[in-house]
Amino acid sequence: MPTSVDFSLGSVAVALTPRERFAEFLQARGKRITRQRQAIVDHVASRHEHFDAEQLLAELRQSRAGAGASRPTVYRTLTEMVEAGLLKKMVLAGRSVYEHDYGYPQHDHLHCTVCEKLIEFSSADVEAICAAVAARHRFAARGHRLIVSGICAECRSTRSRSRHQDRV
Amino acid sequence: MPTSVDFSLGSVAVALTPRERFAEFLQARGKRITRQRQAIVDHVASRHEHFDAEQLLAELRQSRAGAGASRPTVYRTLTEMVEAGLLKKMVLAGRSVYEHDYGYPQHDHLHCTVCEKLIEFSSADVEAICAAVAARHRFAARGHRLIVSGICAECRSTRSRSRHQDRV
DNA sequence: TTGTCTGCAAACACTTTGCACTTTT
DNA sequence: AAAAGTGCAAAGTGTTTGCAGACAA
Repeated sequence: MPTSVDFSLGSVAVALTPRERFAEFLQARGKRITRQRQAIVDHVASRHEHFDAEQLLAELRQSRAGAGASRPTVYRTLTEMVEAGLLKKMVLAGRSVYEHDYGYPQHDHLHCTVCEKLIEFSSADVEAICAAVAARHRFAARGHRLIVSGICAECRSTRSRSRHQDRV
Repeated sequence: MPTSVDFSLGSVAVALTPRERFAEFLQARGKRITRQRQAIVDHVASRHEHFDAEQLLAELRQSRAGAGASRPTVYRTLTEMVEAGLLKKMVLAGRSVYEHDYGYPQHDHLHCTVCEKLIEFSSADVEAICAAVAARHRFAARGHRLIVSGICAECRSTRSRSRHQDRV
């Protein structure tokens, strides 16, 4: 799992930090750059794992004062970040899970149904297949999601009982 | 989209009707074959499209008297049918969508985000990729789900407004 | 100032559960 | 008769919304 994306990597393309990109998005829509939205983008940008709304909410509350946001605001902002192309949303076992999508290579997941962990992988072949199938159906593909579910190596080696990995 | 699965196709393998298979499953678990469970399997077996719990509930209520079941029972029975291998469950935009899984070939979907329609397709390549990736991660794959989202041919040709296809 | 945003509480959609009564076995 | 199933109403989740006050621009 990539630990960080270098936004000042020399070239021009992805020169904006997530925070800047979000600000740009907001301005373009006449939306405002508030303390809460900043806190959320920054916090999300600082972590590179998958997370859900409640998790994020809790983390924001734990961090130093002033950096928090209410539940509705967290949900609203996550939606905006998806629209801004910063995050990607995925529905798993009832709840929505988010992951970085800005400056991140396309990838898919192995989903362990025991510990709920997500393992990333990428395959150019999957891309090709999707494109081919879409074309065949005159379908305008916007993206795809491939999730292989099963049991991860750790959970397999554990003699049942006890889900030893916190979720996501 | 297949319109029907022939359960008496000559060979031996898939010789049971969904109803029979479900009865077998229930008996094996010491569960009972009730009027409601029968009504539900039969109704589900008679349709071959994707559906969700509320839809099924409504349809059961419309059919001739006596064939209905309460909401909790519908939910409980759908869960059992998934366990029995008759149905496959998929979470889409908040609700759970079910599709046949018994005597049905493995397939994936194109999901139109405008009219919510699901178009089936199958690809042996996808299978192969999943198997390879799983092996590489020492992951015990139980199955996969590939959903290509985008806009279907009909919706593309319609000048925006009006989602002209009832969902699923 | 003006119009957007926030937070609260309430509303939501979907799904599950506790429990007394009904049914299958 | 015994055990499991059903339906009702109520409780849960996760997420969204109406609105008055707070706040960027």
